[in-house]
Amino acid sequence: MKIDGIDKIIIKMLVKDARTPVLSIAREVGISGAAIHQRLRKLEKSALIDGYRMTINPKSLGYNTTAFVGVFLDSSSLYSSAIKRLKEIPEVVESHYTTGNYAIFIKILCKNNEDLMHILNKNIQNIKGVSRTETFISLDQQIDRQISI
Amino acid sequence: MKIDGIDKIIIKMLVKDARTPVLSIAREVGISGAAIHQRLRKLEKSALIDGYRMTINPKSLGYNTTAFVGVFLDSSSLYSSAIKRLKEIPEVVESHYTTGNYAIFIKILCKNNEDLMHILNKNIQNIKGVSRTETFISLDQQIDRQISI
DNA sequence: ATTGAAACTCACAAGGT
DNA sequence: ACCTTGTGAGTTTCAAT
Repeated sequence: MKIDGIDKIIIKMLVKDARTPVLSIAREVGISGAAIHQRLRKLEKSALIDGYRMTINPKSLGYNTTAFVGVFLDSSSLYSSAIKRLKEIPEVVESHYTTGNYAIFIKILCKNNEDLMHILNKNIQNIKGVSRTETFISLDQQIDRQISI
Repeated sequence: MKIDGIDKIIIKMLVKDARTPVLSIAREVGISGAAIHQRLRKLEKSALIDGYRMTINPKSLGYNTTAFVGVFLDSSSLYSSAIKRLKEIPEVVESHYTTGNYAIFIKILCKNNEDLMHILNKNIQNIKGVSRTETFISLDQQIDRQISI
């Protein structure tokens, strides 16, 4: 899969705004909309494009607290059952099986510290095999981006 | 800002595919395209919708390794200069100022372990004020989603 | 808040180089 | 393999309800 300058413009414009019309891109590049359309189909088939998503602003829903939680498991054999339970907690937006001290490392979005405490104590600590957790609260996020092309 | 069932369908369809035509949504809910269009404009103005983004598949570019790195800073006064340097490293896709042991907590996407080592040793450890780092490599990601509406 | 119609813009299949 | 044309489909505005 080789990507030329035109493809890069297509990708750059759609990463910024996924609803940009193909013809706007066409005008920018200087070729027809159909040509852009064809290139886009090829990029989509090539698996380079994962999809187009609307992103919701969590703050507008009152979700003002981001936290990372390292989860200790009694036994790694409990991993898949723990994941199943974590999927049922909507505030858990990412989960990773990581090297290092923790068995599972998760990212949580919640409304405030009280809400976070509730999720930790009632939802996560109750999961079978979870012995202990360590929490890092994000006070400020300065970088949030995709890998560059 | 109040959100009814129709808004939820609009949001749900666009979260899944941001390029879904307004008329497809209109057919799904059974009202006119103009009505959907008007609701969408209102949702966009309300800040609930953050934007529409194309997502790139990092694996298709050879980025197969995700890691979290806790960064220790000599002094918290070096925070903003360190962030400035971190922004120059394209592999750093997230940065947080966190409570707990670390001053800065970052997420890195890189091609392989050798690449990761290079970024840690040459790029991050070289930043003024960075004394030490702790790295967690993600071996498996099971959850990756947005906050639900 | 929703509609239908008008004017405009776009997407995509078919065909040309 | 890459491009343009043509046309059916989609978007957007607006007066009316």
